[in-house]
Amino acid sequence: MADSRTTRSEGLGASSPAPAVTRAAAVLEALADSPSGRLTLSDLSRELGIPKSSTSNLLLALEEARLIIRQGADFALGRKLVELGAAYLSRLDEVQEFYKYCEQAPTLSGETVRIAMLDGDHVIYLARYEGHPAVRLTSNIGDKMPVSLCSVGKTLLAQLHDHDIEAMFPDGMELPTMTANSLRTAEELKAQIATIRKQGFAFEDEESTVGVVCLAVPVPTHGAHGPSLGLSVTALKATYSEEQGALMVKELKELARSLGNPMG
Amino acid sequence: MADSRTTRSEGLGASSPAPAVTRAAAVLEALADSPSGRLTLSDLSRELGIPKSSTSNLLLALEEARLIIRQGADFALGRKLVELGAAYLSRLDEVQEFYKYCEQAPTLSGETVRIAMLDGDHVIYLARYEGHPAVRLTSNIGDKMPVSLCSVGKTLLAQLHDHDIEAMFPDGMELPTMTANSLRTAEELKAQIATIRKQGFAFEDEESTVGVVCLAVPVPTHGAHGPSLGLSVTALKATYSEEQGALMVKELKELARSLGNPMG
DNA sequence: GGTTATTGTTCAGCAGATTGAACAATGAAT
DNA sequence: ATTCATTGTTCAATCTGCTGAACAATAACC
Repeated sequence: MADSRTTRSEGLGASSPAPAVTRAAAVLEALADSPSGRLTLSDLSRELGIPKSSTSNLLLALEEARLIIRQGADFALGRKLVELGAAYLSRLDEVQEFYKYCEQAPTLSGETVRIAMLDGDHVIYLARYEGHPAVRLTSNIGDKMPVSLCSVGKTLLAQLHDHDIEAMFPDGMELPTMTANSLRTAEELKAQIATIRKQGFAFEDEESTVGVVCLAVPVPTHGAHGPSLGLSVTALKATYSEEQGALMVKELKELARSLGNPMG
Repeated sequence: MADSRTTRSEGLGASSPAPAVTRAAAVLEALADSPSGRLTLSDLSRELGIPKSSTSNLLLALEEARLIIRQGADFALGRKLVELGAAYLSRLDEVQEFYKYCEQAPTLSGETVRIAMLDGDHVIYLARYEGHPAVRLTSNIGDKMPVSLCSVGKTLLAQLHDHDIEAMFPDGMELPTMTANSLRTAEELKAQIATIRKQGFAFEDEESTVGVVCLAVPVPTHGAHGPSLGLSVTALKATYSEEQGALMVKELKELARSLGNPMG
């Protein structure tokens, strides 16, 4: 939780074409990363290394834009961010298609399916289809998850070049863990990636949550740009069978293929 | 669609404590409002009245912060906004409680329930519980809706002071419509608000979608600040009955009360 | 209550971001 | 091909937003 602090620490040193904007973005990020989600002017000034008077100006401007709000003495993220985030998602054609496909897929339509996107060494969940009301995930849209801890993360990693993976996970690096089954070292992760590349899909066996298994496939990126997306199904280990898994992978792959092709 | 143009038009004239930030926010908003979600540097420069060279600087800084991304020639909202929006929602304790309550409520647990927030003359949907997989709303989290067109919007309006309502909807004002049942004038809206205040809940009869009815209640705002929230249930008119409606209103009110009390 | 350590605000001077005109690079039209 | 229109980039001069020290206003402490 507190380890990603160094990432932001300075970084503002490098001159920006519009420093005020870069700093404002840092403010938003600091608020998002803060455990309580609320920071005072002084907190922000101290943490980001920005003079108080400047911080005050930034906060005033951000507040006027409703990107943040005052709550008594301290500041928190504003509701406009929900709007902007939603605007982003609504433009992502893949999300619309994702819902439609899930609803009419023979096996998937009864499961919990998610579409996620790579964001550095984390994965962000963009949308969730729930075909099985009994099993409900605690995770929400927009949540972040370390790549090494979920099957989607690993499929997305598997699509990167080896030197990128090496840069993110140098040998000997310890990984964050959540259960006894979680991968522990960079070496284990790379071994799994090799398997995923061979199989074309990832399987996760109680690595993030006890009692839960996961299957995931990558969405082939059409063209150069565009985010790398992945699909996953989550199922209870108790009711999971290999045959069912094979069916789900087949449907996931079909959906992934259709998402990859610009024209459905 | 194109009528809200004037709102943003200048507005930047008023001096800001950090103009670059205010302009950057305007850029994000312009991208969110744009039908295609993609605008070029020149588009933005023209629309916002910012010199091209300055716009270029803003875009570079925003891109570096990953609040926007380049897509060939033009720019679009970035995925970081999803993250920030999610961070906002995750701090909203009400959303967590909302899910929990819906799951174990006798009647609501089988329906589609949503929690929404007032944002000017629109309503933003923050979370959606779906107990009935057969009926799936096309609306997504973060979507916006004119207040006058949905029951949640009207309950939230009903909580405002009369002079605020008068300012937003002066007599004679025409309202946006979506079906034959949609309210058409400010007078009709105010009459409904009076009814809602008496009843304590709002009923919507195919005013936004044919074949769909809605019930909504406001969440009492505890203390001075904090957003005004509302809850709604959506049901098919075909299967809707008054008795069922009464049950749902009862449960909605209970949930609203518990959300209103800081300590559950 | 008096002291100390905070907090957020104010303001004048300087560092520096902003600007517009001129530039090159692309694409549309003749 | 040649022109025309438009795009995004470059750069030096200027205007202005940023800064830090001093301020007032709380809050925490003994």
